[in-house]
Amino acid sequence: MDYTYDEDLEELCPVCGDKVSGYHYGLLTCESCKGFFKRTVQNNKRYTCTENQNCKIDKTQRKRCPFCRFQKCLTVGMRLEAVRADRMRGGRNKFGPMYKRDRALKQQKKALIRANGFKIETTPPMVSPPQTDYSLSSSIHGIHPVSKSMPLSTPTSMTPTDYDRSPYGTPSLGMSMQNHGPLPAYQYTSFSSRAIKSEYPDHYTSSPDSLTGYPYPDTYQTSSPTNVPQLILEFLRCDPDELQVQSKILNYLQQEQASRSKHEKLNTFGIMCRMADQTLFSIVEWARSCVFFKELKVGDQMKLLHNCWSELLVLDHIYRQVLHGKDNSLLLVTGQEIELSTVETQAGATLNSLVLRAQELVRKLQSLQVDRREVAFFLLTLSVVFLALEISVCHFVFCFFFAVHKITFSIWLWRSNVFFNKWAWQHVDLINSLFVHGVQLGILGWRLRGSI
DNA sequence: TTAGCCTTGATA
DNA sequence: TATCAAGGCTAA
Repeated sequence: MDYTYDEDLEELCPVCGDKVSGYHYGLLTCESCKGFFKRTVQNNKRYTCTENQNCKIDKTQRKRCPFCRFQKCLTVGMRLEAVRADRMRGGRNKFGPMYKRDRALKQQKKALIRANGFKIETTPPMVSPPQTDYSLSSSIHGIHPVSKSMPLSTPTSMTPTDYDRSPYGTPSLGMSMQNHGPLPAYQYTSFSSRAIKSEYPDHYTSSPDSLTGYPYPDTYQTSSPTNVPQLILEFLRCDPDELQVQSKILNYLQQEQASRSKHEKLNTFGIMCRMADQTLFSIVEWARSCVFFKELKVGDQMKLLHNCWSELLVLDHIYRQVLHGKDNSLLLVTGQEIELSTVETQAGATLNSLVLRAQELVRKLQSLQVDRREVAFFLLTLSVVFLALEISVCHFVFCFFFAVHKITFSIWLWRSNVFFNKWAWQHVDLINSLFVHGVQLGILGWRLRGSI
């Protein structure tokens, strides 16, 4: 029943932050947002916003602006097509398997957290300056927008007037919650949901005000090489939709901060840890959608994730900075930019040290001008070697990611090796075949050894 | 109009 | 047969 949903998951409605009552129209929401979404779609309601179409939607203010509430419903992923045109009651819809997978994923995340004790938000910085003001606004005053490519009407972007209401900061502190636009290399967006045609008119999603109507380039634009193997493309397509990830994490952090009293507000370190926490969740989702990985048994997936979640987290951060391309600031997973000087002065010694070390790796990768296809190709080729040699599957990602500084040299070698470079791209079929067989052999060998 | 509770009915 | 995500009902 809706009312007996596993409360242990401690889920909050992604629209308003109220307690969820179950899966409704594509995702876990509260009962009121479920009803609101249903009424809006069934009755073909049209709302208008008296403000700037970016009203804050939370449990107490969700009634104020139905326009922004509905926009947020769409933004977080509620599905128009799940509302039945024939109003037939009962039964299950085509999202059943999706809900099941989502449940499994959430359980997996929980298990992952339990297994690793991944509660870094509770870990205080070793040497951190005492914080007397715990408000985020005072902690991260170096954050500011870095792009205006995001449509201003999207609910995830906020105008300066909204900063006043935002628990994240105030204009006087220079804090902006305006999202960074989609990064060039993150534009491989599958948007599988859009392939499902709604039973209702598509005017909601086709509206320029709708985030889901935001145009995404469907091509990957970089320089050579030109003949990209299908496998690489498939691997790249597994990338999550950056905007959705940004929006999701941003919403979570906003609600998290809003739910705290003035004296309980998270400081910079706490926020960063929460951010990392949420990033990890998105990484788990990414891994589960990756080619080959999703074919593995859940138990095998768990083993892999248990062994390399930290490396993936580090690489995720590093790669974002490579794309960001600025030495004096960081691009956060929320799309915000934060000055390094701010991190240095306010984030504490531990976090600052980690950031500086990561920046070193960023600079090395930047100097090589590594293309994403090259990284993916290199990763896949490496995996053949590791797996075929029966090196634990659990550690091949570890070996790759955690030795980035050594790998930069390898990539340089690889790129400068004319023979390999040309040969590789001319024999993609053979490499694909080698990879597939390598994966199969590796997993088979690993299982035979009784590792699983 | 909202939101909490109830009924329905396909699916596992 | 139990589950649970749809739609329906109705007090506030």
